[in-house]
Amino acid sequence: MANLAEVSPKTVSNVVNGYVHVSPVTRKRVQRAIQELDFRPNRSARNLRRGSTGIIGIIVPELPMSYFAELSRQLLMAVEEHGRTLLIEQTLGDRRREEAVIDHLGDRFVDGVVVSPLAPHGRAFAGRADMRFVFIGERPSGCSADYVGIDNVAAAREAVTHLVRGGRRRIAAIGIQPEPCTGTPLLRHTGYRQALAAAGLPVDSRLEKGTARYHLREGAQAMRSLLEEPDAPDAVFCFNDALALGALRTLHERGLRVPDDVAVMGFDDFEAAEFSTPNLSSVASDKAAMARSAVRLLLERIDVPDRPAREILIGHTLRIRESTEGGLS
Amino acid sequence: MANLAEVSPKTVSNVVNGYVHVSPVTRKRVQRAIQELDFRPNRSARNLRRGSTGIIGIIVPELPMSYFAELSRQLLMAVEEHGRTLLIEQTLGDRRREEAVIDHLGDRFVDGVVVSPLAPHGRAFAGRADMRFVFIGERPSGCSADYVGIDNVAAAREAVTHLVRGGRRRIAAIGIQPEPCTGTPLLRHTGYRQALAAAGLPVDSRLEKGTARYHLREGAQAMRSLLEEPDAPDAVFCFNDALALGALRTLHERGLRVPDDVAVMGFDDFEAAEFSTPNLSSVASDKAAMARSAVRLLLERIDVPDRPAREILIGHTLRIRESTEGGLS
DNA sequence: GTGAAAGCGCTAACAC
DNA sequence: GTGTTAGCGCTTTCAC
Repeated sequence: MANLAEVSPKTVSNVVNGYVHVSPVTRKRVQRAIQELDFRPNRSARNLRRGSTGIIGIIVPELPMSYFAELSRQLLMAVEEHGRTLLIEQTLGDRRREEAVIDHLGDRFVDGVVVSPLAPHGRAFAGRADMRFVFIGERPSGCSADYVGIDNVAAAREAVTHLVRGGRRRIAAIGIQPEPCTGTPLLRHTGYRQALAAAGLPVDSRLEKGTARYHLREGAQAMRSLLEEPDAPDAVFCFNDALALGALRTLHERGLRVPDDVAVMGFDDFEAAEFSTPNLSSVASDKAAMARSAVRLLLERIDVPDRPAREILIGHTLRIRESTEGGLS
Repeated sequence: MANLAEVSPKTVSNVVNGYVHVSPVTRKRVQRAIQELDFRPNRSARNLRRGSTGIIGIIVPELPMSYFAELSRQLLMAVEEHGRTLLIEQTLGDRRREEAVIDHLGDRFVDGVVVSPLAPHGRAFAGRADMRFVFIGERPSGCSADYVGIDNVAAAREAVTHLVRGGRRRIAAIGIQPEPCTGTPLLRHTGYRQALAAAGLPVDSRLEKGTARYHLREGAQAMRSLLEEPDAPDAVFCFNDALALGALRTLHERGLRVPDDVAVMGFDDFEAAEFSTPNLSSVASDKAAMARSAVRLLLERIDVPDRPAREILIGHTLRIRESTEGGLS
């Protein structure tokens, strides 16, 4: 005990935790002792006693995907505003790892968790009534937990409508997920089809490309596959920016001009969208607002565990850049 | 206690921790009880008792910089191999936040920390004899802690030599840091100058551009500033890939061809380098190996706190792509 | 305003 | 092979 050095057993605690009723003299004395012994309260002990850790977790698929990295930074700042620490975990899109992570975090190790799952995942949370969590951006199907996100259907519809207005008629989509999926990819797919329908354009399943992941490589590959079809598209709507940049690369390799021959639209508006050649039109969402809302929701739930689930929708904006600029000649 | 349900007080502990000397019958009984009560050992209590948390921290400037995101993923996997958890913290390049993070992690909250500081920072570790840490990629000047990195001088020299071999004569550098800096930027600057010297090329300080950060925006800006000089460069060596992609963008805007008019070389070889237009030559390092080495070093240090500091250098490779392909005509 | 003592939930020595 | 017990370092009633 640090008090051996000077005075008392719990007056130390009072000082450390900034209690009011400590005489200035005693406080000074204790502070000097703390300095001298370079005393640091043991976090594990404090956590045990307090029954909470002050840590908010975030679970993302993988940080090297810009969207999740950006989300993590915004969340760090949001969590910091409330004096909490952020613990970042990655599932690497792996179901086994996802379960391990949840299990890990579940052991009263974090006060709550913000989860940004991949669409086909996230089901592992169902059984965890003991955990406080809120989903951000994406949520597992049929899950009635707190949620913060954007209106994906509307956003996708607006993006594709923008392509239609530019005179595009054969508009492809990259990033479709196979049937059982009901998350964001399905919503964006739905918005895409709504926009086509509104424009009186037919659905052509050869223009709808699925991808295993949402990385650059898969975008490039999907674009190659689109160009092998007899009737090439004159526009591509990609479900995220990485896919779009990959598509851009393929178009460049094939000698097609963007946007003259093919327009390309992304989603998420990451930093690199502004600097690619040509730079990329995309759907921007206010990630700082999403992060703040998610943290607020989570803290409320920690406070009142049985509060009914809520859902917050954040606005989005179309950012038009060179990759879709100007209509078809 | 879960044993109320069935049997014993610490036999539970034995079962949970996979001890050997437990009769199969008892084990079954306990496991059933655990199932039934959905029992989860309290991590804080375990940590307190054990005196360690099994958590390895990593401190990076910010995750949205691809290099650090990739490092975090590699570190996650390396740490996982040893049954540890990774806790990621971001300083956002802010000195105040850096100190807060260190203080936070210091309270016996992590068993050790891998630190990837920005060059001008990282000094806050000096006074923390109580913490176990290893530096990765970068280290504060005059610090004799464990370190894993690459030979930055040699890597930069090779990169610039490659430009020289392509017939480039006015080779600029982007990413220089102001004088007091002694870290990676200085090493790359040194390698750059060595290559120039070896080729008999003069140093031209107007070709050496500093940047406040290492983001796309700063790269674009530095390139603009280079093009305002009377004698434009015929090649640019950027201290990371984001700067290089930013430079690429500016060159495109000014109607200059890459690599015909100007060759561009990056550093770090992030995923996007392969997919830009034109795609980007860069210096690749084995980040998985760096992460593994860092974790090994750290675990050793946790084990033997007063072991002399060690230094591990990881190999690097030049990845030549379109942005520097072919010599000057 | 300050000290004494109990206990958070777990683990490891030790006895049986 | 299993039960008993003490104690990790802190916080917090409760007396004084």
